[in-house]
Amino acid sequence: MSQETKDAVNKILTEYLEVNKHRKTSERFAILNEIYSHDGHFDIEGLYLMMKNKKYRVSRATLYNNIEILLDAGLVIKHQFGKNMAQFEKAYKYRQHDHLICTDCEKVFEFCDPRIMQIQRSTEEMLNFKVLHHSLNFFAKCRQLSEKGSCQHYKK
Amino acid sequence: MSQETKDAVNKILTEYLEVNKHRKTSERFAILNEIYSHDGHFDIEGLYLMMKNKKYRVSRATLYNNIEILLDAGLVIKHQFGKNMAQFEKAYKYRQHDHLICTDCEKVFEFCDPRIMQIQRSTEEMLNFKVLHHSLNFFAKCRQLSEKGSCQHYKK
DNA sequence: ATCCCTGCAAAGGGTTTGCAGACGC
DNA sequence: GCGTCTGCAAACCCTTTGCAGGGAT
Repeated sequence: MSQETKDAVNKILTEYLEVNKHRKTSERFAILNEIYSHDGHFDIEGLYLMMKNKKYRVSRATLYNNIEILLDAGLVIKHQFGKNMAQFEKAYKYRQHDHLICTDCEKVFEFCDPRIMQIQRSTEEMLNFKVLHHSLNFFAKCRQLSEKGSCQHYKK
Repeated sequence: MSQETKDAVNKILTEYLEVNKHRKTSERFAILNEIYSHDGHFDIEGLYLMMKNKKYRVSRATLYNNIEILLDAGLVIKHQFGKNMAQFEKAYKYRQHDHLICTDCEKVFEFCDPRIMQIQRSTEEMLNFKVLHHSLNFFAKCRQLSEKGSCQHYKK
C-alpha cells in the first residue's frame, strides 16, 4: 500500500474525528495504519494478533470500538460470509468488487461486475431508498472438485 | 401457506431423509411445518418460542441440528444481515429475490431483479465455479428519513 | 436390538460491557 | 481538570457439544 494512500486515509480519519468531536488517539491511527498495511480480508482476532506481534499494545475492546468508527468513516467495509465471525477489508481506493466463496474450502475470490450498479439504481428508485453500500456473495462449488473429485485451492 | 405447498415440502423432506439415510422423526416434520406456517424471516430463538407457545416440545439443539438438514434439502435459506444472529426463510416455491435493509430501522425489504442471474452466469464462467446460491443485500437509508428527518417504517 | 436422534445443560467463541486508570483537549 | 478513551476481565449471547435416555428402523 503506497504512502500516498496512507496519508490520504490518515487525513480522512483526522477530519472524521474532528467533525464528529472524537479524540485523535494514537491507537486510532495505529489501527488504521495496520489495516492499510495488508491486503485481503481480516477479522478482529487476526488484527489483534498482528498488532500484538509488532509489540503494539492494543486491547480487543479498543479494536471493536474503533472498527465501528472506521466503518462509519467509510475507511473499512464489513462482511459476514455466513460464519459467525465478521470479516473486514479496507475500503479506500479499493475498486468496487464482490465475492465468491468456495463452499468446499471457503476460500474467497473477488470479481467485479458493473451491472450490480444498475441493479442498485433500479432498486433505489423502486423502493425509494438511497443505497449506502451493498454486499453480493456467490456461494459456489469449484468445477475442479466436481470433475476431479478434489478442490485444488485449499486455504493455507 | 397452502396445504398443497405443505404437502409438497413434506414430500421433499421425506425423500431427502430416505436418500440420505436419516430417520423420519416427528420433530423434523413439526419444525418444517412450523416454518412453512409463517411468512417472512425468522431466527432460531423465534422459532423456538413459536413452537413452545404451541406447547410443542422441541429443544434449541434439535432446531439447530435440523435447520442444517432443511438447508441442505433446499427447503430453507440462511441469511446473515450483518448481525451475529443468523436469520432464515423458507425456500420452496418462493420466488428468487434479494434484500434491502434499512440502516435506520433495520426493516428488511425484498426485491427481484433478473440481472443478478446474468452476473451469476458471467462470474461462473470467469472463475470456473458452479454457483449454488447467492446473497445480495443493499444497506440503505430511507429517503423519508433524509427528507423529513424521521424514518416512517419502524420495525414492529 | 441397534444406534441415531432428542433434550438438557454446560462449554465454546466472538462480541459487548463495566470499571478504574490514562490521556486528549 | 474534565470527560472521553483505553485495557482488562467478566458478562453476554448465539451456537455447538457431551451425554444419557428414547424412539425409528
